[in-house]
Amino acid sequence: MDEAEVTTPRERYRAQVRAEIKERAWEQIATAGASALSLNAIAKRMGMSGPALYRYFASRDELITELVRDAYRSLADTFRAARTAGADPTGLAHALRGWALADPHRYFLVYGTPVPGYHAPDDITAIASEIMEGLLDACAELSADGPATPFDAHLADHRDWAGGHPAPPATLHRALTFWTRLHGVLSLELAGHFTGMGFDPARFYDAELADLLSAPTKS
Amino acid sequence: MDEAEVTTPRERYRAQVRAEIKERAWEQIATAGASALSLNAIAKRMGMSGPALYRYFASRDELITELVRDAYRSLADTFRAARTAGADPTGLAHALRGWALADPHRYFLVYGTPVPGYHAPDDITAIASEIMEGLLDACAELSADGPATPFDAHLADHRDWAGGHPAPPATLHRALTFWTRLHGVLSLELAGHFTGMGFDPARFYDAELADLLSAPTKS
DNA sequence: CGGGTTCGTTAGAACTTGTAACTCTCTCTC
DNA sequence: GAGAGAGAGTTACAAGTTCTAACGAACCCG
Repeated sequence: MDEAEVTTPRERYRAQVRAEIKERAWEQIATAGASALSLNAIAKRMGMSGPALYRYFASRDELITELVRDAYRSLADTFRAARTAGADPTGLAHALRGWALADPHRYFLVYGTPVPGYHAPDDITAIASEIMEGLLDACAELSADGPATPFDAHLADHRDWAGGHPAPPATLHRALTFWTRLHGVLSLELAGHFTGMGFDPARFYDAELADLLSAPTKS
Repeated sequence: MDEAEVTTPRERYRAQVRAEIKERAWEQIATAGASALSLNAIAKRMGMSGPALYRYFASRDELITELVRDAYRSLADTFRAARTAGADPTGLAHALRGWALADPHRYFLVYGTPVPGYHAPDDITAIASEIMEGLLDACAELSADGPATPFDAHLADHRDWAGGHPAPPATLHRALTFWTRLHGVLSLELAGHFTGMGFDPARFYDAELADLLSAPTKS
């Protein structure tokens, strides 16, 4: 936030239009999902003709990539804010659930069915690492005693993804289970697989969370 | 399989064409995902013009619904076969993973990002119940001792989804965690979120499975 | 062997993404 | 300030998509 702030009026206008396009895109995604996102519909809603948008985004895919990036960024910021506010893993888990419920389509943009040929650009994977780092930090606050499992040993040999984080393998393991178990409950809930089953997904989520915290050791 | 078997040649032809359409559809899904499924492309590949397919499927959505139904059916059959062969929960888990890895897009058709306005027809939810029943049966073979958790108590009051299955709440709980935890690992693996992280997803899956089996009690 | 069902066709409407060419307007420089 | 040029928005169009409508031809059945 320094010298790069010098913006010409044109640049400011351009940034504003880009932002409005993304805003409309989010609206459309929220109601119809990412696959139904239509550049033409966005343009019409903004009072301009279709091809005009191509001045701002090279293609529909580029717009979606931008939205995916924003979604990752949003989750990373949510985690960072929670951590800054002193959140432990429980706080992080609730922050995650709140973030997911606030906009399910945004969650699926990050963790949903992948687009066939799509490969995330490097900066997005960097944000993903930032998210994982927050999770690792939170998990590192918990005790990591208990017997080492075979998978812990495996992780000790494959810990590059932790980006040099000094946590012991058991903590890496816990961070991974944190991720996958909460995602397991959350994604099925958001996809509607629990509707009609009667039980309260929030309680199930909390039960999984409690189990995650109470069992520092696994066989 | 009795009196309804009398089929005219026309009906047999029709069934065959329908089957071939679905076959091509699966090929296309396997390479480009469900969202990229194109009736026109299928028709051309079958040597006929686009609108001809509408004699066999009322719309693209109906074809996809049919594919979703087949996917559910396929998973239910896989479970049933495993159970018939005497599989315990571990066997079921491995059957699930094998089924998922055999065709990731099929897995996502069942458990992936939901289509916005889509609502599964009753017969599909019936197949889903059948799948859950197999899982419950398998879990019922395990001991269900250990202290009851608050969520167990909640489940005792909301067990309609188990379809009258006589399993105790702890078993219902275990079946649910079985589902969500394995799905959590599997879906992230299939979506490619583990690529580049270094560890072996299969070992992680087995570790989650082992934890699921070794901890009949949770806090 | 006629008659009706069913299949496949072409034509076309209403969409989509994306390119090309043109105009207008704003901005920047001289 | 005036001119030149960069950039925004326009229409026109190509090549797709799903899906409807109307027509011809093949087939099965009485």
